[in-house]
Amino acid sequence: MATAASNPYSILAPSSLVHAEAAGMQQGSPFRNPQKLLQGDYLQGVPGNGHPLGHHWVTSLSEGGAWPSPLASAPLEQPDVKPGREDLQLGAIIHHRSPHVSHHSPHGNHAGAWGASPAHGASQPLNVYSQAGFAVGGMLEHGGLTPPPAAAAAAAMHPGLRDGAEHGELGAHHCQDHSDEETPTSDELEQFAKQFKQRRIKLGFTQADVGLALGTLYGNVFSQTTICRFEALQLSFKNMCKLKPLLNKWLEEADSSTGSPTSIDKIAAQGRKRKKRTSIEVSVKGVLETHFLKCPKPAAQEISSLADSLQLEKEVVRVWFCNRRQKEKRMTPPGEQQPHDVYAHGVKTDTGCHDL
DNA sequence: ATGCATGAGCT
DNA sequence: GCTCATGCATA
Repeated sequence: MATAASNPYSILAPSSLVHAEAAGMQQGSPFRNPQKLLQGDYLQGVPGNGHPLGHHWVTSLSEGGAWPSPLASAPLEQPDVKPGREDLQLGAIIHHRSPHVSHHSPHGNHAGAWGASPAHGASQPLNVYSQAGFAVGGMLEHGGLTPPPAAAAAAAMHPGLRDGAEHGELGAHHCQDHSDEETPTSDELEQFAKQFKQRRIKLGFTQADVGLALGTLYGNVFSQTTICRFEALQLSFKNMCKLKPLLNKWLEEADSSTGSPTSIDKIAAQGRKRKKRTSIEVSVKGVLETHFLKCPKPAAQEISSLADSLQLEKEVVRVWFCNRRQKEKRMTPPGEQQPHDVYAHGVKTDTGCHDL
């Protein structure tokens, strides 16, 4: 029955070296730091780190939790300050304006849109998402590293098509610098994600290609998963904001160098001593779901007993809850993508859901 | 496209 | 132990 429970840590094929960390660390370490800056300590005081490639993406998003709940949509956010922005010296076609800092918050509450609390049903009907992404007609799908002739032609013919939708952020400067530097609104992100996907497909690149390219171009590798989630708006608002500039640059790169070797390299895959993915049965999932609705944050003891009754490892259950919570915080407003039942888990009963 | 998992950083 | 960003493995 318990698939993974039977084989706790089935070793994967040892044929490949287990130097998985190598690839992950080379880009993981230097880029792990900025994360904290985003979360708590903004480097507002930092004059400007002269790191070789240690560009900081200060997407100053200051939400207490994840979404600004209607209860506590605190306007306590810090001023959107971008010290030096992400001045990448990738010798690409970066056109940035004066990197001066401006203390002004354009939006009262940037992440407000995502604050669609399922409890209140205040989910503002955003646009439809990736489901319509294939409207462009996926004719070129060859996972190619080199742009196919068709794609190249298509790309070459629309040098100015990139403003097809509405992102006057590349060249427009109606305001001061109200563009990718500033915290985009949910709508902007939505727009961008959609546009990005379309262009990406037209250019004949797969999500994996993009992720790889980001690595070779900017030193930040991303997986297909992440690109996918970006396009589908399945990342947190903050995360979306962080990735947007990079993807935007990639778009420009791919756009300009249509036909030129986009310097895409293949980095060797790596073997990882990863625990085999536990496959939780649907029935068990149902139980977990039920518990989650009652108490999204069960105590350790609860997890233990739950795991015990479900014949699962405690860790598995714990992780399940973590992931479940994370899923709740995704950008995709509930009800838009998956018309599932409107389960109303009212306010965060984070401190009162124990019936043991 | 997603489910389960890892790991850094924070509390 | 949690959150959050991210990805391997898989449906």
